[in-house]
Amino acid sequence: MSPSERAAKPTVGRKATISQEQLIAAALRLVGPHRSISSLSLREITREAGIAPNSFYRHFKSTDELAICVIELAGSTLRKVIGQARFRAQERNKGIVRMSVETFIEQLYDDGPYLPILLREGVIGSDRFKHAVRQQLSFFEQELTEDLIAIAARSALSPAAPALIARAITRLVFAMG
Amino acid sequence: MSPSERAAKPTVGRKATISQEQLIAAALRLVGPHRSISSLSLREITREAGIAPNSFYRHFKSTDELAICVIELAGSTLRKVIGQARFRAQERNKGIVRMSVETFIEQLYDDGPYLPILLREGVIGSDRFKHAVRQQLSFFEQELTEDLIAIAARSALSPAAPALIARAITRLVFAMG
DNA sequence: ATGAATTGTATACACTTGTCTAATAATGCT
DNA sequence: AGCATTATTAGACAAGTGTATACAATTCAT
Repeated sequence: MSPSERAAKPTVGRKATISQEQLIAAALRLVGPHRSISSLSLREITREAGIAPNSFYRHFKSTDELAICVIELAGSTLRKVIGQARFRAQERNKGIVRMSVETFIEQLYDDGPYLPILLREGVIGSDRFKHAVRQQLSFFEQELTEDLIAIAARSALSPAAPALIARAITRLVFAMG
Repeated sequence: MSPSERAAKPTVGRKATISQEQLIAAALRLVGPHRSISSLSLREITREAGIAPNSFYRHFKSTDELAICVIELAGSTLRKVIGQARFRAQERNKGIVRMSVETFIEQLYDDGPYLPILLREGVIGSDRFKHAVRQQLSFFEQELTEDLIAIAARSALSPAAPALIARAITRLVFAMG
């Protein structure tokens, strides 16, 4: 579950002085360009966020849950970025697939922390992490499938199985990283 | 430096009750199929090997040095395996490159711990680890180059730059994993 | 105002980690 | 035998970890 789509906050009680987003931001700051999420300690994160170690539990059950939230956040924001790229592709009549791959590579060489995280945790990381990454991958796949279907309907030229094509493309591109 | 090619042991003093090879074996046992070398702690390794924590320093300066020895061991044994494969290739008149790639994939799906280690530490792992892996890669490259040169001389058919071909092949094949 | 609910903190415990020091054990040389 | 040399160990230390318990602070509903 992404932090933004959690249960609604109750109406009574003390206001939270720190948010899950801020904790995630602290974690990302610590991860930097090279470290892996699983190497972060609870105390390290809370230190960076400026709260007491125990306060962490008010927001996440464990550091693993925080990590999975990070993975899901990475996936969703990347999907947003690529979605915008697709929009631009439609404007300029460039191929949708080509545009997606281009922005992917752009992100790869940019400093965006999200793609490296997805790639890293997909390879190393516990089984839970890998599973989370694969889920994000399937989301990419699904969105690409929908677009391919739209293309097929419009131009009546695409072959019979856009789903297969989408799967092949996402797997291949992510294997590149 | 591989453990087998270290300085000769002095002639006086107490006999070592444990060898570097045994320590490496313990580390490999702990790493198993999924863990990364850098996640091993000194005490964990010595516990598994059945010695006191401090004894570790008599054999390696740090766990990082142990890890690099493991990487080099993995590289050399894999080169041995592929060397035998090349020998068999010559016997059966199968292409040398094809045979190498086949045994590579064989190792990939077998339970041999060495290839996963090389692949993992080449991606994650500190800069030292990555450098060590790249060195092993260049060794592969070199051996393949020599074989390609031999082929070129014998059949007078290969193009001008076997070194380039060898580099391309090893990079590509390792990127597959 | 009173009490319930929620968030944050302080303190403490048991554990693991790397490494230092000093002591013990075993071997070869003289 | 004695001595030098090396390997190994035991014990301790400071630092780090996750987390349990108890308490203070803040907010809302009654």
